This record gives sequence, structure tokens and C-alpha cells, in this order.
Amino acid sequence: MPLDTVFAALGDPTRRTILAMLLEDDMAVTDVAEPFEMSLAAISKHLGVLTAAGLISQEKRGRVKWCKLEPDAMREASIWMQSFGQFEAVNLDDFERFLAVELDNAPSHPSKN
Amino acid sequence: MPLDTVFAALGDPTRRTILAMLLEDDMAVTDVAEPFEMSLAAISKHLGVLTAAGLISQEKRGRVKWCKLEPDAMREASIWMQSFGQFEAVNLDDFERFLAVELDNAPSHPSKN
DNA sequence: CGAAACGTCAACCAAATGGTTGAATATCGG
DNA sequence: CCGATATTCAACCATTTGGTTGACGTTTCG
Repeated sequence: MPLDTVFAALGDPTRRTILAMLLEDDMAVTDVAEPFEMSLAAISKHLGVLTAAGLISQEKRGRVKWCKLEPDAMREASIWMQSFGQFEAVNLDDFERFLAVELDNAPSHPSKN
Repeated sequence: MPLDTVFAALGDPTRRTILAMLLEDDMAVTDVAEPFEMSLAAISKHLGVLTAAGLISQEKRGRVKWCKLEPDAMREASIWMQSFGQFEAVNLDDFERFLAVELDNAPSHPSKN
């Protein structure tokens, strides 16, 4: 089940921090590792877990491997959680309308293709 | 971090199934365990994990311990995840205002009619 | 009272997880 | 070609996790 790997991946604070970093921009493995007090190999493993969960993708260009956030992977998990109540935080439909408006107003966003 | 325990708890399919069962109604431990092909002790442990994460609460009445879903525990995790949807194009300030409005809209009383 | 039902505890086990080091593999720049 | 940079691999280790079994403490009820 993809939910297994996604939730398990999100259960580690190092990995959640990495995801938050990638929210800013794509990053090379070495740059991802830099702020952490742990070996590069350990970060490489974390990135492997995130990749296996589909939460990021990694593309090698030259000797540098770029890490890119794949937020769609959270969608299924998010929807699963939403099913646990009207108590729940955000209405997804409202959220999508919000996103649609945001995308229209985005200044430097290249037109989709 | 509560996000650690919540996400980790959700990473197990047995525990997610238990939560889905409790969506229907509160249940006794024995009844929770009944559909699973695993010992009562194992289920008891799973319920302990869910309780530690705050996702359920357990109240003992007589010799029966009742398990009750606590969906509020998912709120923080849900909000965390939603901040990752299509983020590149989203203005964070707008997103936070959006969240504020969402949270302000009382979950259980209809807003307009 | 005494047996059955409810649930946890303790000890144990195999496998997975999160980390380390050191060697290995590409690739880039001079 | 050589050396530095980027990243993974492999072996290892300690801890956690998810499961088992059997004994144990409570509570209910005939």
C-alpha cells in the first residue's frame, strides 16, 4: 500500500525537514545534507526512503543528483486523513479553489503545458 | 514531536484499519481484534501506539475497555501535509489566511443558509 | 464461591530502521 | 591524466517494531 510508505516516510523528523527544504527549491544531495549533523550516507538513505514513497524524485545531471519535491504523493494520504471528519482541518474542495486562484495570480509562474 | 508519533502510527495498515473501524462506532478491545488474524495482545499493542499518538482514547468501564476515535489528533498532521500541495505557485501568506478562515468556520455548525 | 471473559504484562524472536564508517564509482576541472 | 567533488555501496551496529506465547489480575455472573 502506498499509504504505508508515505506515512512511514513522514514519521521521521529528518525527512519532514528535508521535504520542507525542498519546498523552497530543488536541491543537490550534498546541499540537502549540509544543515544536518549526520553523515552524507545517512541523508542519502533518507532520500531513498522519500523516493520510494514517491514524495520526491531524483534526477542525475552530471555528477550531481537533484532532488525534487513531488507533492502529489501526499494527496492520497491527505484525502485518507480528511475522511476522518468534518472536524478535520481543511476542506479539500475549498482548498483546490484556493489553489486555482493562486495559480492564476502567480506572478512568475510559467504557463502550464 | 507529535507529528512523529502520529505519522508513524498511521504508517501501519492494521492501525489504519482500526481507525477506520472506530469511525463507525466506539468499540471494545476484543471486538476491535476480532476481524484480524493476529493475537489479542498484538492488537492491544497497536491500540497502545494509537493511544500514545492521541489518535484514540481508551476508557475502562467494568472489565471492558472502550476505544474511541480522536480525530482532532490528525488535524496538525493534516495541515502540515496540505501545505505541500502544489506549493510552488502558492503564496504562503495567502495560504495562512486561507487556513485561518478554514479553522474559524466552525466544523459542526452550518455557516450560511 | 468458582469459572469464564476481558485485557495487559513479560519474555522472547525476527525483521526493519537509522545511524556509522570506509571503499567504490562517476564525473568535472585543470 | 590527476585530483577533487558528488554520491552510493557494503558491512556493521544498536534500537525499534510487530508479532508470538503463557501467565496474570479483574470483573462479571451462574
